[in-house]
Amino acid sequence: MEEQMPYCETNHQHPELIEHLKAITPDEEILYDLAELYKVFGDSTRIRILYLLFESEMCVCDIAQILNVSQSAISHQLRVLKQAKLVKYRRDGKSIIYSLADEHVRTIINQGMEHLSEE
Amino acid sequence: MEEQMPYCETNHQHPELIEHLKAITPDEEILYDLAELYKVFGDSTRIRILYLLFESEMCVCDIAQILNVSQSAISHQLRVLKQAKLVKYRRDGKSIIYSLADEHVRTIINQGMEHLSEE
DNA sequence: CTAACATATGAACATTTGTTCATATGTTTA
DNA sequence: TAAACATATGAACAAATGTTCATATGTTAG
Repeated sequence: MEEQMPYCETNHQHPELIEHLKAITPDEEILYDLAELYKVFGDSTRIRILYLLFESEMCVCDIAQILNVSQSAISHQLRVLKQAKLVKYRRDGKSIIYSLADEHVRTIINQGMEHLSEE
Repeated sequence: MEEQMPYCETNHQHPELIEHLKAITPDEEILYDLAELYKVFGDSTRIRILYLLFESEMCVCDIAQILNVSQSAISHQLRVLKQAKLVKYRRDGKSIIYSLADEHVRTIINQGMEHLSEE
Protein backbone atom coordinates (compact mmCIF):
# COMPACT_ATOMS: atom_id res chain seq x y z
CA MET A 1 0.00 0.00 0.00
CA GLU A 2 3.06 2.23 -0.42
CA GLU A 3 4.99 4.02 -3.10
CA GLN A 4 7.22 1.49 -4.76
CA MET A 5 10.87 1.50 -5.57
CA PRO A 6 11.56 1.34 -9.31
CA TYR A 7 11.18 -2.02 -10.97
CA CYS A 8 14.07 -4.34 -10.37
CA GLU A 9 16.70 -3.98 -13.06
CA THR A 10 16.50 -7.55 -14.17
CA ASN A 11 12.83 -7.12 -14.94
CA HIS A 12 11.39 -10.57 -14.62
CA GLN A 13 7.94 -9.43 -15.56
CA HIS A 14 6.46 -9.83 -19.00
CA PRO A 15 3.55 -7.48 -19.63
CA GLU A 16 1.46 -10.36 -20.95
CA LEU A 17 2.06 -12.36 -17.75
CA ILE A 18 0.94 -9.41 -15.68
CA GLU A 19 -2.23 -9.14 -17.72
CA HIS A 20 -2.82 -12.84 -17.23
CA LEU A 21 -2.26 -12.58 -13.48
CA LYS A 22 -4.75 -9.76 -13.19
CA ALA A 23 -7.23 -11.80 -15.16
CA ILE A 24 -7.07 -14.92 -13.00
CA THR A 25 -6.71 -13.35 -9.54
CA PRO A 26 -10.11 -13.03 -7.86
CA ASP A 27 -11.40 -9.61 -6.93
CA GLU A 28 -10.41 -7.83 -3.75
CA GLU A 29 -13.72 -8.58 -2.15
CA ILE A 30 -13.57 -12.29 -2.81
CA LEU A 31 -9.99 -12.53 -1.59
CA TYR A 32 -11.03 -10.77 1.56
CA ASP A 33 -13.90 -13.20 2.13
CA LEU A 34 -11.60 -16.10 1.45
CA ALA A 35 -9.10 -14.88 4.01
CA GLU A 36 -11.94 -14.44 6.50
CA LEU A 37 -12.97 -18.03 5.91
CA TYR A 38 -9.50 -19.36 6.66
CA LYS A 39 -9.25 -17.23 9.76
CA VAL A 40 -12.15 -19.25 11.08
CA PHE A 41 -10.06 -22.40 10.81
CA GLY A 42 -7.15 -20.63 12.43
CA ASP A 43 -8.09 -21.35 16.00
CA SER A 44 -7.62 -24.71 17.68
CA THR A 45 -10.76 -24.40 19.80
CA ARG A 46 -12.84 -23.99 16.64
CA ILE A 47 -11.07 -26.89 14.96
CA ARG A 48 -11.83 -29.01 18.02
CA ILE A 49 -15.48 -28.08 17.75
CA LEU A 50 -15.50 -29.10 14.10
CA TYR A 51 -13.87 -32.43 14.91
CA LEU A 52 -16.64 -33.14 17.40
CA LEU A 53 -19.29 -32.22 14.88
CA PHE A 54 -17.68 -34.53 12.32
CA GLU A 55 -18.96 -37.37 14.44
CA SER A 56 -22.23 -36.15 15.82
CA GLU A 57 -24.49 -33.15 16.20
CA MET A 58 -24.16 -31.72 19.66
CA CYS A 59 -25.56 -29.09 22.02
CA VAL A 60 -23.48 -26.19 23.30
CA CYS A 61 -23.32 -27.61 26.76
CA ASP A 62 -21.91 -30.93 25.58
CA ILE A 63 -19.28 -29.23 23.44
CA ALA A 64 -18.19 -27.03 26.32
CA GLN A 65 -17.89 -29.99 28.67
CA ILE A 66 -16.08 -32.28 26.29
CA LEU A 67 -13.57 -29.61 25.32
CA ASN A 68 -13.33 -28.25 28.85
CA VAL A 69 -13.89 -24.68 27.73
CA SER A 70 -16.42 -22.26 29.23
CA GLN A 71 -19.95 -22.13 27.84
CA SER A 72 -19.48 -18.48 26.94
CA ALA A 73 -16.28 -19.09 25.00
CA ILE A 74 -17.88 -21.94 23.06
CA SER A 75 -20.92 -19.84 22.32
CA HIS A 76 -18.77 -17.04 20.95
CA GLN A 77 -16.83 -19.47 18.79
CA LEU A 78 -19.99 -21.11 17.51
CA ARG A 79 -21.12 -17.70 16.42
CA VAL A 80 -17.98 -17.34 14.32
CA LEU A 81 -18.51 -20.77 12.79
CA LYS A 82 -22.14 -19.95 12.15
CA GLN A 83 -21.32 -16.67 10.43
CA ALA A 84 -18.90 -18.50 8.17
CA LYS A 85 -21.69 -20.97 7.41
CA LEU A 86 -19.57 -23.86 8.56
CA VAL A 87 -22.16 -25.02 11.09
CA LYS A 88 -25.91 -24.86 11.33
CA TYR A 89 -28.20 -25.26 14.33
CA ARG A 90 -31.66 -26.11 15.45
CA ARG A 91 -33.46 -25.73 18.72
CA ASP A 92 -34.49 -28.78 20.72
CA GLY A 93 -36.29 -27.71 23.87
CA LYS A 94 -33.91 -25.70 25.99
CA SER A 95 -30.88 -26.82 24.00
CA ILE A 96 -29.52 -25.60 20.71
CA ILE A 97 -28.09 -28.43 18.66
CA TYR A 98 -25.22 -27.64 16.31
CA SER A 99 -24.10 -29.66 13.31
CA LEU A 100 -21.87 -29.32 10.25
CA ALA A 101 -23.24 -27.17 7.48
CA ASP A 102 -21.61 -29.04 4.61
CA GLU A 103 -18.82 -31.37 3.66
CA HIS A 104 -16.27 -28.80 2.50
CA VAL A 105 -15.28 -28.42 6.10
CA ARG A 106 -14.06 -31.99 6.19
CA THR A 107 -12.16 -31.65 2.93
CA ILE A 108 -10.41 -28.48 3.99
CA ILE A 109 -9.41 -29.96 7.34
CA ASN A 110 -8.22 -33.14 5.70
CA GLN A 111 -6.07 -31.28 3.16
CA GLY A 112 -4.53 -29.31 5.98
CA MET A 113 -3.72 -32.49 7.85
CA GLU A 114 -2.18 -33.96 4.72
CA HIS A 115 0.02 -30.95 4.27
CA LEU A 116 1.20 -31.22 7.85
CA SER A 117 1.97 -34.89 7.60
CA GLU A 118 4.04 -34.49 4.44
CA GLU A 119 6.79 -32.38 5.94
CA MET B 1 -10.22 -23.53 30.37
CA GLU B 2 -12.57 -22.96 33.26
CA GLU B 3 -14.51 -24.80 35.89
CA GLN B 4 -17.64 -26.12 34.23
CA MET B 5 -21.22 -25.96 35.20
CA PRO B 6 -22.74 -29.38 35.85
CA TYR B 7 -23.66 -31.48 32.84
CA CYS B 8 -26.85 -30.45 31.15
CA GLU B 9 -29.80 -32.29 32.56
CA THR B 10 -30.81 -33.84 29.31
CA ASN B 11 -27.44 -35.49 29.05
CA HIS B 12 -26.90 -35.95 25.37
CA GLN B 13 -23.56 -37.58 25.81
CA HIS B 14 -23.06 -41.30 25.72
CA PRO B 15 -19.84 -42.40 27.43
CA GLU B 16 -18.97 -44.52 24.44
CA LEU B 17 -19.34 -41.53 22.09
CA ILE B 18 -17.03 -39.50 24.28
CA GLU B 19 -14.47 -42.27 24.16
CA HIS B 20 -14.79 -42.38 20.40
CA LEU B 21 -14.39 -38.60 20.12
CA LYS B 22 -11.24 -38.66 22.19
CA ALA B 23 -9.91 -41.42 19.99
CA ILE B 24 -10.41 -39.66 16.70
CA THR B 25 -9.55 -36.09 17.68
CA PRO B 26 -5.89 -35.35 16.91
CA ASP B 27 -3.55 -34.42 19.72
CA GLU B 28 -3.28 -30.91 21.09
CA GLU B 29 -0.01 -30.33 19.32
CA ILE B 30 -1.32 -31.35 15.92
CA LEU B 31 -4.46 -29.26 16.29
CA TYR B 32 -2.29 -26.31 17.19
CA ASP B 33 -0.12 -26.80 14.11
CA LEU B 34 -3.21 -27.18 11.98
CA ALA B 35 -4.64 -23.92 13.27
CA GLU B 36 -1.30 -22.24 12.60
CA LEU B 37 -1.42 -23.49 9.03
CA TYR B 38 -4.85 -22.00 8.42
CA LYS B 39 -3.82 -18.72 9.98
CA VAL B 40 -1.33 -18.44 7.14
CA PHE B 41 -4.18 -18.52 4.66
CA GLY B 42 -6.07 -16.00 6.73
CA ASP B 43 -4.58 -12.88 5.19
CA SER B 44 -5.53 -11.53 1.80
CA THR B 45 -2.02 -10.32 1.00
CA ARG B 46 -0.69 -13.83 1.48
CA ILE B 47 -3.49 -15.31 -0.60
CA ARG B 48 -2.62 -12.83 -3.35
CA ILE B 49 0.97 -13.94 -3.23
CA LEU B 50 -0.10 -17.55 -3.56
CA TYR B 51 -2.33 -16.73 -6.52
CA LEU B 52 0.65 -15.17 -8.28
CA LEU B 53 2.81 -18.17 -7.57
CA PHE B 54 0.11 -20.48 -8.94
CA GLU B 55 1.04 -19.11 -12.33
CA SER B 56 4.75 -18.50 -12.14
CA GLU B 57 7.74 -18.39 -9.85
CA MET B 58 8.58 -14.83 -9.01
CA CYS B 59 11.13 -12.62 -7.23
CA VAL B 60 10.23 -10.52 -4.20
CA CYS B 61 10.50 -7.29 -6.14
CA ASP B 62 8.04 -8.44 -8.80
CA ILE B 63 5.52 -9.61 -6.21
CA ALA B 64 5.74 -6.31 -4.37
CA GLN B 65 5.20 -4.30 -7.54
CA ILE B 66 2.36 -6.39 -8.92
CA LEU B 67 0.49 -6.35 -5.62
CA ASN B 68 1.43 -2.76 -4.89
CA VAL B 69 2.63 -3.57 -1.39
CA SER B 70 5.97 -2.49 0.08
CA GLN B 71 9.00 -4.77 -0.32
CA SER B 72 9.30 -5.07 3.42
CA ALA B 73 5.72 -6.16 3.91
CA ILE B 74 6.02 -8.77 1.15
CA SER B 75 9.25 -10.03 2.62
CA HIS B 76 7.67 -10.45 6.03
CA GLN B 77 4.72 -12.29 4.51
CA LEU B 78 6.97 -14.55 2.45
CA ARG B 79 8.68 -15.50 5.65
CA VAL B 80 5.36 -16.64 7.07
CA LEU B 81 4.60 -18.65 3.94
CA LYS B 82 8.09 -20.12 4.02
CA GLN B 83 7.79 -21.18 7.65
CA ALA B 84 4.53 -22.93 6.83
CA LYS B 85 6.33 -24.69 3.98
CA LEU B 86 3.82 -23.35 1.49
CA VAL B 87 6.53 -21.74 -0.65
CA LYS B 88 10.16 -22.48 -1.40
CA TYR B 89 12.86 -20.24 -2.83
CA ARG B 90 16.18 -20.18 -4.62
CA ARG B 91 18.70 -17.47 -5.23
CA ASP B 92 19.32 -16.15 -8.72
CA GLY B 93 22.01 -13.50 -8.60
CA LYS B 94 20.77 -10.63 -6.50
CA SER B 95 17.20 -11.87 -6.57
CA ILE B 96 15.47 -14.53 -4.54
CA ILE B 97 12.92 -16.43 -6.59
CA TYR B 98 9.90 -17.84 -4.76
CA SER B 99 7.64 -20.65 -5.92
CA LEU B 100 4.93 -22.95 -4.56
CA ALA B 101 6.16 -25.73 -2.32
CA ASP B 102 3.48 -28.25 -3.21
CA GLU B 103 0.02 -28.70 -4.63
CA HIS B 104 -1.92 -28.84 -1.40
CA VAL B 105 -1.93 -25.10 -1.44
CA ARG B 106 -4.00 -25.09 -4.60
CA THR B 107 -6.45 -27.68 -3.26
CA ILE B 108 -6.99 -25.83 -0.03
CA ILE B 109 -7.57 -22.52 -1.79
CA ASN B 110 -9.92 -24.14 -4.28
CA GLN B 111 -11.99 -25.80 -1.56
CA GLY B 112 -12.28 -22.46 0.17
CA MET B 113 -13.44 -20.81 -3.02
CA GLU B 114 -15.99 -23.56 -3.54
CA HIS B 115 -17.38 -23.07 -0.08
CA LEU B 116 -17.74 -19.35 -0.69
CA SER B 117 -19.48 -19.80 -4.00
CA GLU B 118 -22.03 -22.23 -2.60
CA GLU B 119 -23.71 -19.85 -0.25
C1' DC C 1 37.10 -2.45 -2.68
C1' DT C 2 33.07 0.39 -3.23
C1' DA C 3 28.60 1.56 -4.69
C1' DA C 4 24.23 0.05 -6.04
C1' DC C 5 20.87 -3.30 -5.82
C1' DA C 6 17.72 -7.09 -3.78
C1' DT C 7 16.07 -8.99 0.22
C1' DA C 8 15.65 -9.73 5.25
C1' DT C 9 14.82 -8.33 9.83
C1' DG C 10 14.00 -5.91 14.35
C1' DA C 11 11.33 -2.50 16.83
C1' DA C 12 7.24 0.12 17.23
C1' DC C 13 2.49 0.83 16.66
C1' DA C 14 -2.33 0.21 15.50
C1' DT C 15 -5.66 -3.35 14.74
C1' DT C 16 -7.71 -7.71 15.37
C1' DT C 17 -8.77 -11.67 18.07
C1' DG C 18 -10.12 -14.91 22.01
C1' DT C 19 -11.38 -15.33 26.55
C1' DT C 20 -13.63 -13.88 30.81
C1' DC C 21 -17.19 -11.79 33.49
C1' DA C 22 -21.62 -10.19 34.04
C1' DT C 23 -25.94 -10.24 32.34
C1' DA C 24 -29.69 -10.71 28.87
C1' DT C 25 -32.79 -13.76 26.20
C1' DG C 26 -35.57 -17.63 25.57
C1' DT C 27 -37.45 -22.26 27.07
C1' DT C 28 -39.36 -25.55 30.19
C1' DT C 29 -40.99 -27.25 34.63
C1' DA C 30 -43.34 -26.91 38.94
C1' DT D 1 -46.16 -17.04 37.08
C1' DA D 2 -41.68 -18.02 39.20
C1' DA D 3 -37.56 -20.57 39.22
C1' DA D 4 -34.21 -23.25 36.91
C1' DC D 5 -31.89 -24.21 32.86
C1' DA D 6 -29.47 -23.47 28.16
C1' DT D 7 -27.57 -20.26 25.30
C1' DA D 8 -26.25 -15.62 23.56
C1' DT D 9 -24.08 -11.29 23.91
C1' DG D 10 -21.67 -6.89 25.24
C1' DA D 11 -17.69 -4.80 27.50
C1' DA D 12 -13.08 -5.22 28.93
C1' DC D 13 -8.56 -6.87 28.62
C1' DA D 14 -4.49 -9.49 27.25
C1' DA D 15 -2.28 -11.59 23.42
C1' DA D 16 -1.41 -12.06 18.57
C1' DT D 17 -0.98 -9.98 14.00
C1' DG D 18 0.34 -6.91 9.87
C1' DT D 19 2.42 -2.92 8.37
C1' DT D 20 5.89 0.71 8.49
C1' DC D 21 10.38 2.60 9.20
C1' DA D 22 15.07 2.11 9.68
C1' DT D 23 18.73 -0.66 8.95
C1' DA D 24 21.33 -5.02 8.28
C1' DT D 25 22.86 -8.75 5.16
C1' DG D 26 24.27 -10.58 0.94
C1' DT D 27 25.25 -10.18 -4.15
C1' DT D 28 27.07 -8.14 -8.30
C1' DA D 29 29.01 -4.52 -11.32
C1' DG D 30 32.49 -1.17 -11.96
